[in-house]
Amino acid sequence: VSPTKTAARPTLSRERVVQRALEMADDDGLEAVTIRRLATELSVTPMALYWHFKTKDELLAGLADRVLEDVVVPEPVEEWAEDLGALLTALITAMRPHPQAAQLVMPRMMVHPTGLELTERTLARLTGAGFDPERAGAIAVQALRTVLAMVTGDPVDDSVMTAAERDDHLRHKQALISSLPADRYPTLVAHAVALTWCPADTFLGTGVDLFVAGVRSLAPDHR
Amino acid sequence: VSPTKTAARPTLSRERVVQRALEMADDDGLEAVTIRRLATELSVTPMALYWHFKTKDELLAGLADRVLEDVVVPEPVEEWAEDLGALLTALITAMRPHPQAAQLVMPRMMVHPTGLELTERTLARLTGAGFDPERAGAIAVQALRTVLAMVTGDPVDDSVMTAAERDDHLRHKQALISSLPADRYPTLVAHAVALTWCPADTFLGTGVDLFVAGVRSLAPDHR
DNA sequence: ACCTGAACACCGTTCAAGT
DNA sequence: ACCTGAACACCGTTCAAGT
Repeated sequence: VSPTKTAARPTLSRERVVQRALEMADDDGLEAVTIRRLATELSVTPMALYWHFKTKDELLAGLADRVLEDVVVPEPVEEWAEDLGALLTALITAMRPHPQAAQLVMPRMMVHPTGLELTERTLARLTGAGFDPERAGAIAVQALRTVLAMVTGDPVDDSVMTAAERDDHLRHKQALISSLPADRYPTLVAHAVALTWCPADTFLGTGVDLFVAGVRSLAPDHR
Repeated sequence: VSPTKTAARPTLSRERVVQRALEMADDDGLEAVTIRRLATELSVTPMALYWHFKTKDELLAGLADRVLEDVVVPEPVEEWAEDLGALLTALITAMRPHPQAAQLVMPRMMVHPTGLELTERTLARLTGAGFDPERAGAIAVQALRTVLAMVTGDPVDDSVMTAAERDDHLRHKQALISSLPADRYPTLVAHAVALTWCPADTFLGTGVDLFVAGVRSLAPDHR
């Protein structure tokens, strides 16, 4: 008899586990992703997961790959710096819904095909703009870090929190900054709101703009 | 009788604990910093630490503050963008010996006096250059993230390792990249060495240059 | 092939107690 | 004030066993 008809097919799969883990990371932070919690939520023994993943790190790598799979590699643009911006934005777009899992992407960039493709094109455009290999490499690495830095967590505090706590938290922060001695930190106090509540789109845009502008003005072929 | 003469003075102190924890973080990574390990290395019960720190997070905050205390705030430079570069470099210099602990600095920037001073000056110079408060805030946050990104860990892999393992690891990575299909990733394969072994000074310099150049060219007063 | 069960060596933290 | 001791509710992982 075919196993698909009679026997219960395996309830678990790498995909199902990774999916659930990603949701947990999004909701409760990366440190809430636990083999044991994951197991009970999937109605299974902790050890069941070890059939599908050799270790917890492998599972986390699965999360990173899952994020990279969501990347839509953009059509090439003629102007090289603009193209760089598009590549960064593509990565940001995929990572943004999963800021927690995004932290895991770095070590997977040189393993996952999408990561490789993005890196390849970044390097190609940088060398095309006249950067020597060493400098191009350094800038490419910096680009990745910049993206991660932009996507990862809250600007002022990294502690994980539910959306519910968030407002209170921000207000608390603003109050804290506002209560600083204004004679010592005049600009800081005046900018309290801008520093804590900073609209995500403005923020992300600034990061990309900054990077692209910087690269452009450092380019050897820059007239 | 005075306690300083007869009785054994407390063997522990916040400073001693933080110092040992920092060494542990530098040597074996942040996740090796454990209340229990720390306790045994200090020849004391785990609970002894809870007299000096309310929780482990407070201890980790202590690590971050310890790093910020090493910052030498630079003398102001006339040209604003140059001054920004000096501020970034000062922070990088203090963080560089402790890449693991550096990750903890972000949430302490708006608490520790040195963090506040650096932020204040950054904002002041940005607004002085014509950026409006919102944009200045976004750039200041991005500056901090950039510094952290540059200082934190290995460019290609985040896994913690001893200096001994490091060389093998790099060679392995280069081999891995070199073995990729050269028709699909031509630039990548050609840059294998530059991407993995990238001299730290070049790398850090590139990051700062990039940021400063970007900010400068985005400045409203930019002629 | 896919999962369970029991066990091991770890965690952070609370609570009561010692000096 | 400063530290110990025992206990609790967690971890990741190994190893042997079930179906």
